[in-house]
Amino acid sequence: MSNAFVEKLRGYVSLTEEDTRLLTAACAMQRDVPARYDLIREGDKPVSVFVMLEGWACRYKLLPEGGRQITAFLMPGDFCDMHVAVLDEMDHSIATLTPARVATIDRAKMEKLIETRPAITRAFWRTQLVDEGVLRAWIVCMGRRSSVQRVAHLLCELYVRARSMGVVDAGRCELPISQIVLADALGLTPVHVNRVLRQLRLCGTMAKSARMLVIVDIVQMAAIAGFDENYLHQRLKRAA
Amino acid sequence: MSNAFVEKLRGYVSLTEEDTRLLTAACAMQRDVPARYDLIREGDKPVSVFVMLEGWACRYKLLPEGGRQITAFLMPGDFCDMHVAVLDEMDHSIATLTPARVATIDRAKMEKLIETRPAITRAFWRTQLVDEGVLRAWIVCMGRRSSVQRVAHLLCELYVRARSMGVVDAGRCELPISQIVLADALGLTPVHVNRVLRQLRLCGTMAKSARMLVIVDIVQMAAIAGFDENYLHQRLKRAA
DNA sequence: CGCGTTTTTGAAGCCCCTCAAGTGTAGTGG
DNA sequence: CCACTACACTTGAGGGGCTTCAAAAACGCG
Repeated sequence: MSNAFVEKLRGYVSLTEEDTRLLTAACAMQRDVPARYDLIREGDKPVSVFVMLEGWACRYKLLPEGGRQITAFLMPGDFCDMHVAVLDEMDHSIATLTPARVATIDRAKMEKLIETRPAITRAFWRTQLVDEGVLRAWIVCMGRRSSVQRVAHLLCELYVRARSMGVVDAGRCELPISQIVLADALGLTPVHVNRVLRQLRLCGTMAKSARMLVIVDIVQMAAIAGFDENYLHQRLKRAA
Repeated sequence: MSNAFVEKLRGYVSLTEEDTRLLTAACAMQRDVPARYDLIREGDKPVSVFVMLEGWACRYKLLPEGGRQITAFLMPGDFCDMHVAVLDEMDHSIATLTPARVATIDRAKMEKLIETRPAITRAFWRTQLVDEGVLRAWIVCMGRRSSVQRVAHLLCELYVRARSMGVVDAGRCELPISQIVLADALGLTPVHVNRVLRQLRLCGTMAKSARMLVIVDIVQMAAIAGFDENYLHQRLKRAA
């Protein structure tokens, strides 16, 4: 009786049955939260780790001027925070984008897993490194790519991540993300994201409705975006 | 007989004498490299970890269109890669910005340290998490801040990091970074960086010469940048 | 001193933003 | 079943921030 989180980690390293059992047990504390719910806010002292089991969430930071910048999307199986062990207070917030089911693992349990189960520790470390690669890819996108490339690149990333979770069907995948949220992630305005999406739709690469993304031509899409899936590393291995 | 790397880790966690000795010994393989030298290139298979002992370096990625995006600056004490343990090939390159002295720790030695010395492992993990915080801050900067704020923010970050290493003297610190490099890091053009620097100089917040940065008014600087040093976490503790 | 690189300054243009209004589309309650 | 409301999406017009192109001045280093 495993879950998206355990499955993802098993994609990174091979876990013994005992490891799997301990991980699943660690996710025993589960709860359902509505959409747009802050799991933790900037300034809070982190006391436990979150794991996304169902639904989507994002890391974000609010700016004094009022804007919002999203720095990561969290899908089922993703860790919310290793920060527990390190930070006195959160330097960003995490909020759900859809109704979600999350597990919380308290600090003590986390420490114990890390101290006693080397394979699990290694898996945690890997997720960390892959996430870092994604952050770097975002920086490259925001620094050096046009708005069309940026939108296409983000959609490619989300599509590939969804695919590696096996929730893609013939180029179609659920993507419950509004244009406003896309804009907050891309450093663009919702108005401009709208225009870019139309452009991509008109040239026949993809279509995006309220909660669905349809990739018509993934090759063209990747070409436009300058997308090189290599940076997602292990995530992809599972799709093959 | 310790070094910048060991000193930095000791700022994160308390290490026993044995830990310190092992870390210092791990850095025994040292070499000097000139400026603009690629320590490792995108596509290479990483075989060892680099540690900056003296000089500056940066992570960067070249784009098909010819541009370059820098994703991180590496100063003495910084790790170049934990990727050894995880990645089949590098998804970015690392190059020196100045003549530098680097230590290389091979994979086996690294694994052994991690397996046998929990305090060292913990310190590695922390550096990782702090670096991730810096990446997130960069994304926020590039997504939602004006060019003036971005330049000011980066200079604040570099200044504070330099300060925590103790190489700042009365608001002056060595910053051997050309405007071209700044532009590559900020996602701006060198021309515009130049104009922004003039603006900051004229309003009396800072002055930047070829290899020196003088912060005249750090408070005003931080105010312009929207700089909140909290995201650098442990790094700052050492400055106090 | 001489050469390459960096810095500086100017002029023109484009990409994306801002402001504004109108059009769906869900969900709610009468 | 149809207002009514609250959002999200869409489209237009105009402006500003940063880029592009170009060239001169200043710097650093053999």
